[in-house]
Amino acid sequence: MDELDETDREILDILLSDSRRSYSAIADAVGLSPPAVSDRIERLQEMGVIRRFTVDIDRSVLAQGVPVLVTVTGVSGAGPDIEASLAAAEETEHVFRTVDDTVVATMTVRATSAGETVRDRLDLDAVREYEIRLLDGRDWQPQVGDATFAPECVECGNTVTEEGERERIDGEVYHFCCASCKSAFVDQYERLSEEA
Amino acid sequence: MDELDETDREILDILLSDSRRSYSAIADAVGLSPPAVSDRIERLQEMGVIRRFTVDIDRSVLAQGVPVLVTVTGVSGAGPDIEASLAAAEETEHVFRTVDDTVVATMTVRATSAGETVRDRLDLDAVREYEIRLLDGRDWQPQVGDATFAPECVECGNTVTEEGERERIDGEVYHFCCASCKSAFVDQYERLSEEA
DNA sequence: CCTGAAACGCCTCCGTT
DNA sequence: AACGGAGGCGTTTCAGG
Repeated sequence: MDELDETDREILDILLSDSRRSYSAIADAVGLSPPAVSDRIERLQEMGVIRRFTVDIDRSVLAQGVPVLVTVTGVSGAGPDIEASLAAAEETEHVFRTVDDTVVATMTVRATSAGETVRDRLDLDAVREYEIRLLDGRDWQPQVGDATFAPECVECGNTVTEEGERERIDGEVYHFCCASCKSAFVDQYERLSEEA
Repeated sequence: MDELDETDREILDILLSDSRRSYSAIADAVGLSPPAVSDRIERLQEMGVIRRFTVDIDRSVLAQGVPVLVTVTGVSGAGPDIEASLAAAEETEHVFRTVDDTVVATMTVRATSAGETVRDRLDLDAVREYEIRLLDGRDWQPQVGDATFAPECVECGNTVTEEGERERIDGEVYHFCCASCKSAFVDQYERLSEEA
């Protein structure tokens, strides 16, 4: 099992503030050679820590429909399904799900049809209540801090140890505690993909 | 006043999915030369559309305290202050504020002291109620769609027109509808900076 | 606002420690 | 794991349309 050391965290902090910084500039900052930085960044991607290099867009200067904050309180156990259906909507940008089946999402909807759009995306039998509010401000300050690498098995939920395995499926890295959890997950995933 | 054309949106979409893509690769994709792409990206940064190049980190594979979703309902008009104080906390990653003075934030707090940490950051006189819930899932799918460039004056709230001005302060781009709004805002900003 | 060519810098591969 | 060098690609600058 890999670990995150202090140098990895420094590299992540630099990439968070400027992901286009050259490897040689990063290398100078952390005291390594450019190939070493390249290797580490590649490893961080393989580990699934870095999901992708992207860009922080200021949506407050863009006009594109109405930005809303949607809060959905699901019936017990319905959280993951609600999260999945909101995440699948093209109007959605962020989705957060809590352990008590509350899901908060930000969406950009056509001006007059906010409620309709949200209802269309949800299975209302699983929803206790929902609220839609106009969004008026947002901030984002990503940071790594002193985080350590500690993935959970997506099949059984256990923390992944030295013997763990991982697999990249459709561009996402999934972690497993053992080979049987991995094959169970992959089989299930393939079955669901074929149905769709 | 600048505008966003279809090519700008294509470039933004490419950068959202991979901000390390080379200018020449982007140039091939959108049918321009590398210098033209470089110029456009520089312009998007000056316009404040691109805030920074960053990296999408999968926090679910990192262990770093407890991730929580904090929902604060403020008294009338207190939303912006609550937003600012939560955004200033180092534990905070995302903050969303609605027009009716509700603020939702995601934070990573030390295990035992979630409530304490949040209370320390807030002016409780301005808070009607707040809730702290354990975060268990998140998604992010940034996209540009058909957005147009339409900044609002940070001083008076009007939409900025051809005659608008902009200024970069502390790395952030601010838009103004006219020179007097700009100088009013800059004066106010400098006064507040000196006090702190 | 864009293109094209040229100089420069950076990235990657690979052999080595 | 990381370094160092060589080859090749990417970026930037500048003149020109």
